[in-house]
Amino acid sequence: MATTEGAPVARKAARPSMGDVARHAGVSSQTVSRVSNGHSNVDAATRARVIESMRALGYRPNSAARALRSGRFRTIGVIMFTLRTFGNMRTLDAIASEAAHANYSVMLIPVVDATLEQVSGAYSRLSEQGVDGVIIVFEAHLLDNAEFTLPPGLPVVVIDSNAGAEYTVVDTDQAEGARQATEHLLGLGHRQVWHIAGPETSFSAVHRTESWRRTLKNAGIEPPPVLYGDWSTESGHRHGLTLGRRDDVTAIFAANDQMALGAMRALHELGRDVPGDISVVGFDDLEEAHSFWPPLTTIRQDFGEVGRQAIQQLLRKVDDYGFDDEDNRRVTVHTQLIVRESTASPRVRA
Amino acid sequence: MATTEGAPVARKAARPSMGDVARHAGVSSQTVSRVSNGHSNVDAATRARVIESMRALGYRPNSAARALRSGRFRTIGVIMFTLRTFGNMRTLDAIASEAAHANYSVMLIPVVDATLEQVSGAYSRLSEQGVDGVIIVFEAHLLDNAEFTLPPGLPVVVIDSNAGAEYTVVDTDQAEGARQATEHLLGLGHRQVWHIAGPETSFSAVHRTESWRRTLKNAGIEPPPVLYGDWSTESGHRHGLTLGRRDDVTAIFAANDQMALGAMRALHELGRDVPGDISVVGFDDLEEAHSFWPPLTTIRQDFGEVGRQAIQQLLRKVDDYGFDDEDNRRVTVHTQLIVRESTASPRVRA
DNA sequence: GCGCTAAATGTTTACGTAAACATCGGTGTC
DNA sequence: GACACCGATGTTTACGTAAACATTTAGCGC
Repeated sequence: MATTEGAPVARKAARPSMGDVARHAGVSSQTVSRVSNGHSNVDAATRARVIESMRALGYRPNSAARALRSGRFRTIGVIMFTLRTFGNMRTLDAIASEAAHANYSVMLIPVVDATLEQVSGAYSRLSEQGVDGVIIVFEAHLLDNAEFTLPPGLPVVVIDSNAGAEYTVVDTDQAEGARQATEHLLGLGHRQVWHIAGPETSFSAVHRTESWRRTLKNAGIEPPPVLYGDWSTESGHRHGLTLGRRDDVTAIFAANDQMALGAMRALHELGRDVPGDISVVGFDDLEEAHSFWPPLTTIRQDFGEVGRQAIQQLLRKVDDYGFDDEDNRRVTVHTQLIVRESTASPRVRA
Repeated sequence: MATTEGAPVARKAARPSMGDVARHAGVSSQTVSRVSNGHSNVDAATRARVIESMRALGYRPNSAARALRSGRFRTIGVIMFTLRTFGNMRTLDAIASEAAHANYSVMLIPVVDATLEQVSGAYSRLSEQGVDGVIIVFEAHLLDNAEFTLPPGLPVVVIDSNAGAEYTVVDTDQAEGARQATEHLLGLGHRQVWHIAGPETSFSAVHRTESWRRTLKNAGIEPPPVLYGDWSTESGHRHGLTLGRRDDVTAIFAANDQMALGAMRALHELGRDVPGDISVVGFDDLEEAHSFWPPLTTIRQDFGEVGRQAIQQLLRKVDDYGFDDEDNRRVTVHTQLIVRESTASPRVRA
């Protein structure tokens, strides 16, 4: 007898709509809409009654209908190349928190390669899914910059790149950080600073390397050859072995903390003392950096501020959309030297 | 002359709709809809013509309208307590990749405290914003479990918790990992294994501690007092100092890699050799763990698999919604012992 | 060639909301 | 006291899509 009743019935308890609330409160649905959107021209008593009805029925606005009608999604898209780095993680955290604060949601699209094709795919996907703006986190990988142009239609903010005048860019002041690191070592009395660099395909790595070179030259020192790594501890370890075997090396600036960690491990293996024989400076200030052995002197990046600035710039664009399309800015976030125990003055040559 | 034209005109280049495509291709908009959704009953020639028109006009489906009409958003929400841990980041990465693979987007909501209030807020926010299902990543913090019930309406999958029969739960096999770590040390000949635990408010920490205790008891060993940390390197360092000063301690199992790192730093400071004097095992297998000094023996968690399973379980529920509401499962993901150089057999007492 | 079937396509409608416009009292001004 | 005006509320409409239903066309057996 119950054969039919056993079949799928009332699968999704239909959520109440404005019309239901309106009926319950004895007003028109437009009035419900006004209450829902906080418009001012509603009588206090009416508003209270509507709110009570909303509560009673468990009303929740339907974002799809709202977006369809208003053209706004209150969502921003984030395109990221990898979630595996400390910096991206922090940046994403800040973006999401800041967005929530402004009552926006964050839609995340990870992308495997930093190719124009993949970014475009993610971008058009976002524009289909419905976002009001896009933040692209280049992290450190190089796109074919010359061709980097997205179809128009959405406000875009780029983090960590030199995408130039096309888009608003938020970036850490890489040059400042590398200068701080190098000057710190020179200030301790080192006559030369060796550099374990990030890959040449990375904007930030290139900027750090250039700034290191410039700082040395400004101090009248001819920069030694650069040792290129790939951000990994292994590459730091490899170059650490090379440098640790030379007794004219007293100071190393690694382009990130992980390579610094690898280098220190190599120095330990060679029996060289850090900082007694060789000083090491990193870049990033990882959570664990102060627990490395020895605790690492490094350059702290303010990823939180990068995220906040990105959201702020993006929402400005979203609100202005159509007016100031060409108002692109470059926002720079400062770095900070964190001195710990991996650096010291060089030993006087015996 | 251009005064009026300078005013905001045509702010957003109106995106073409199905109707526009239909007109361009000389068909009805319903046919365009059918092509857009890949329905089979469209003539090949017509389909080609429609696709060509889509391309010509740059047509993109409007997700808001689609969601309004179909009730599906093709988006899943992720509630996370913090993006600052390695595990969460990895899990999120896997979730996002796996979701993209199934053509779903991910909407991310970070939550500051693990309170029911905050989770409910995030949950209702997601249900307003329009998602088809929710993944909640408890990470390691304890909710008031007794009261943890969300309003119905959305399929939910919980990661890393003992939320029990209410929801489908995906979890790493904490007990297995702790057992592997403890047995590894016992297998090397250690007579006792000390434990630096995570906070008692954490499910995973508690499970690891219990399993460590059970493993010792099964080996006929009376477990020593537990040293509770808070996952941080500092807490590991503090307990490391305590343990390193006792000469009856030969083996330490830390509940995560960061506490293991802190402990090893403390042992270095005390002049104790790792693993010569004391062996250390961690838990997580951080990216850098193999570059610690010495490279850390640890338990690898397969966060990628956790993310994949979560999406898989959730989409199963989304598709079945209304049928199997009560079909909640518990999915367990295996751990793996990674042996490096921080563990060795104990020195024979002199 | 007739009627039948099925495939291809068109037409109508509803999803929930919010803008635009319409209505209806009451209030202040002269 | 007539008029303009304003605030509160109701009515109509359109947003872009896709389900449901309707229509047309081609193919096929007899």
